[in-house]
Amino acid sequence: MKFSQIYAPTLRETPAEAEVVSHQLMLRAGMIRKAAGGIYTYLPLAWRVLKKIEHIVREEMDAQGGQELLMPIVQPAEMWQESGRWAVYGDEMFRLTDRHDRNFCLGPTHEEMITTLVRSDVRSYRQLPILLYQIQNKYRDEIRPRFGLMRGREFIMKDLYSFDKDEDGLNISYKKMYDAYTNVFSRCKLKFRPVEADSGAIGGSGSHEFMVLAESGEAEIVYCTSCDYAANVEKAELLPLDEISTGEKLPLTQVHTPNCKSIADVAKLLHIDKQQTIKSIAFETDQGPVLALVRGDHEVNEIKVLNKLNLINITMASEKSIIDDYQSVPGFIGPCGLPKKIKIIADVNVMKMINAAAGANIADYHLQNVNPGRDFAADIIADIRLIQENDPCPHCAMPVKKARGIEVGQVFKLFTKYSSALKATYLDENGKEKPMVMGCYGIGVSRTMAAAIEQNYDEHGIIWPVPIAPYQVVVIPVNSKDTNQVQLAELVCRQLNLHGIDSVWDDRNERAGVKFKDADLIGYPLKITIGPKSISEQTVEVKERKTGQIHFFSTSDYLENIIELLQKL
RNA sequence: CGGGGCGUAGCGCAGUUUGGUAGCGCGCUUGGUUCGGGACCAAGAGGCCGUGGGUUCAAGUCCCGCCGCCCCGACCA
Repeated sequence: MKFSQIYAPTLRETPAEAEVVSHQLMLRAGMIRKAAGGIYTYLPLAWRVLKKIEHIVREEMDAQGGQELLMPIVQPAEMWQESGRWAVYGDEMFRLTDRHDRNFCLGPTHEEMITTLVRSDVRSYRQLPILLYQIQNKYRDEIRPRFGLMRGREFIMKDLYSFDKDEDGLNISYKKMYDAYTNVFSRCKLKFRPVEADSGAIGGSGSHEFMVLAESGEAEIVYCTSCDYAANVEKAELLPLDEISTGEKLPLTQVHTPNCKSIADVAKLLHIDKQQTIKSIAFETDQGPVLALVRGDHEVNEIKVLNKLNLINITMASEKSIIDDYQSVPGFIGPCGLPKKIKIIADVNVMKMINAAAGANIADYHLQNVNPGRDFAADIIADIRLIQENDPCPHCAMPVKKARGIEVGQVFKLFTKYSSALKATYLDENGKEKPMVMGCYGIGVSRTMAAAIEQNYDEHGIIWPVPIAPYQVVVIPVNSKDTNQVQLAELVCRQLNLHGIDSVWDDRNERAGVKFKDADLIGYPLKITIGPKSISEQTVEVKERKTGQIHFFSTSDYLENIIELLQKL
């Protein structure tokens, strides 16, 4: 392939709209162009990468017994109304009406579509399990699309849905997908980590997210340095800590603490450690006001509070709510003497504190010698704190570390949430009707492409991992006026392609520097330079994009050497 | 939706304070010289200054409305 024939308009300067590296580099490398906010055209180079990722995904899905199908993007409202999600999904769903005023949406996901399909055709346990998947555009009208392909409104997704007769079957399907995902991201040569994830309102035991490790990742994860535990911080459970305070419970006293609105201020003024204070965070929820208590040196994990209380919505309480509902004062909230309607959820470690300091619910006052149980009662005592670096691993108690990641996949046990709602049932061995037990497993394909760049780039451009590079090799004749060089470059390129190595040669009448810069920007794993020496000494110069390492191979045996190099990379 | 910023040539930007003939760099076209890390010289093409209204002799610039984009937050693959 001649580079001049590829529609890859590279840019010397970074368009102002791009913030994150993957977005900047894909625009500059002529891979994507924006059509609207969060909606992009994939130009040929990007499309080649996407097809390679999809190919790996397909092979791994098929290897686990998955069958590919294609479902509509435009979905009728009825099935969403039946599952109850037409109302729940809210503004994030792209909705449209046809000429007869019938309601449709652009599919954000396909549980409804696949479940109504399977329910109409599957009757018997003998037909299960079934693993069906699709790769296609999905749509979410994100409040704020950003980061280029990382959070678009239209994106390419692989979703596989499993249907089993019971939970044992689901566990097997789940394991298959977990393994398949591990294979997919390994084959893409990405540094990633499967982490335990929150399974949200659906509950149940199982969900893992697959995180591509990158500084720019939106998700925070913790992992153990001595065992293989890893989790999203939202999910990470915590062992109760040792008691830190001992001694006799002293009488409750009120202290003047003007302008001390933070834990740090209070601790400083009272000459105590942050560990001896109680942090009170006020929330508004669909079940009314909830006060969450953690030790002063800890943070509240909102997701845990949400799950422990079976809530749907939780937000920080407004100042108005703190005054009206809590009858308190922002900055001076505490658990003592609140109105009865305030539900108190306390972290396990708070209940072990003795003679702590907490807000007095009066402006510029705190309470000292607060003793949980004596001075306030918690409605719920649970693990609600956010894990911190060096907290003990919940599996082996060794200190955990933190990292950032980009969520590129999630495996999820749905159980019978959708099969019950949509009546996808089968007859078991005893002729009894039961709902199918489902799982869903997604991979953000277009996001994976972006994540690969976030993890592999330098100041010159992209550094593609070999398996997903748009082309593995670029061949550059240094002097485009030198017919010998040009002819050799074309020959080398043809040879490589004949041996299954995706290659281009840069036939443009440009100075060498321009061609080198574009090659680095686009990020071919290998660059072959054809210069004067290639002609006089019959050698080619091969440079590894990632390391900059240079090899010289003879024109007689470069093929074997390049094949070997590509396998090593 | 709340907070902040921006819409001027394909891209990056200046010009707006103080209204008076629309500019710079890169890219693009043509010719010449160059040719191993984004060359040089010369000559060109290219803009309803996001959009609608208003003020004015005169609006890129002042006023009002609308649209779009980017960043921070709630949401998420």
